[in-house]
Amino acid sequence: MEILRTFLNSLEPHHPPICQQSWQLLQPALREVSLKKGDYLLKEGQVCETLYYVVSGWCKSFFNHEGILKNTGFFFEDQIATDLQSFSTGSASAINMTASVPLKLIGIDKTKLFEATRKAQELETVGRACIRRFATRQEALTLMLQRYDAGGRLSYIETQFPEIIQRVPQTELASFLGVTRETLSRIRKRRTAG
Amino acid sequence: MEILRTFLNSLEPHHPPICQQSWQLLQPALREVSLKKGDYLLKEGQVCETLYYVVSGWCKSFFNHEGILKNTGFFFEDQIATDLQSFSTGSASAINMTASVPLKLIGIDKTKLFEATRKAQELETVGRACIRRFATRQEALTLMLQRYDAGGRLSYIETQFPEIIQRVPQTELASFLGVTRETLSRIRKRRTAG
DNA sequence: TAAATTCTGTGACATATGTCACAACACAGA
DNA sequence: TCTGTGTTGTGACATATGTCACAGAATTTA
Repeated sequence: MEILRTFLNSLEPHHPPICQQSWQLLQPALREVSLKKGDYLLKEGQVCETLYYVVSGWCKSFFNHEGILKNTGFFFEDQIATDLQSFSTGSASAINMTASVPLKLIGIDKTKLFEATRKAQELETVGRACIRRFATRQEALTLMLQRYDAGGRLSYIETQFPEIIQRVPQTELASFLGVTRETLSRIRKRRTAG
Repeated sequence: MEILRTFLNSLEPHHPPICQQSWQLLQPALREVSLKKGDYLLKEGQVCETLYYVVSGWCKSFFNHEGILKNTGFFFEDQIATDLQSFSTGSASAINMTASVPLKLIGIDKTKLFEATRKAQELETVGRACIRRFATRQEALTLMLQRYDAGGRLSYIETQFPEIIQRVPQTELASFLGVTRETLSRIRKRRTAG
């Protein structure tokens, strides 16, 4: 749990850390979760009611379109994993999230988080910062999808999100980049050649 | 101006309309703008400080990547046009916006809007609803980009955003869908044949 | 350890798309 | 009207990608 506190304090480095009282108020919203590979954090159609902080391992988000699975994101240690669209509007989620390896999380319950923020103003600041951190990352990835072709996307990921390259299998990465694994393999080959 | 008031009242149909006092407070934030074809509402690198309400005509957003222009959105009458990422975070905008035809807008200045919302709570509700309306539309389009290929995108636009089909030239639409105009032409041809 | 599964690279081939060129058409301005 | 500009459709060709098949490497499981 202490690792989450460190993370939350790091979100707004120029603000004083969360006081003991606020931290106590937050406790009811927190829940430790352990999942094994393949387990679901969130299923398409459900409403996302939780922010997940990744303690160890990693997970992915994806949707199922006519039987074809397409990855939309990867989430590693010290990151927030959620479906922000569903979480913030209460709409049905368009994506699934599953553990790609054995996964430890701290779940932050939406309703209980809001109860806590009503009693402690600083938690609202932290909560917003948390969501902003997540949204900024996602928006960068969305912009990447619009701006680059598969090769450009790979270069971008390599420089901006090297952890994805290091930890995600080629097959999964290819799905994320929007090409088949064979094409990703050819792109790599082409680059080392030219 | 009255058309903007009607629009704002329509955002939350179950809430009472904006009272005369709030409306008066909002006035300093509003500015009528007339642009001719090709004029810029926003340039890449600038910070977006304005929400634009489209009164008549339409405009597009696009970015310039290595000389190639790529459309990212179209905005018609009774819609909000802005770069929400830049507007809400104060970061440099990644996109441009230009008038595609002679264009009449009502600009809503960010700073003055926030001044007004501090004095009138109901304006904050309306402001948020305004931004939510915009964000929902944009997210639907982003999801479409991830989910469908060019043909699927065209079908989606035809059913969900028919106004784009009716008013946007093929060349501009192709750029938005992420293909060349020739490919878009072939997709159409293929469909009528098969 | 051995077997099974998954991941990765590769080749062959069909399809899809981009690029280039040209022509018909619509439209606005002189 | 005439001209210039921009839009759209189309064909030819090169390139890129998807699909299918196979094989070796790496990993997992019994």
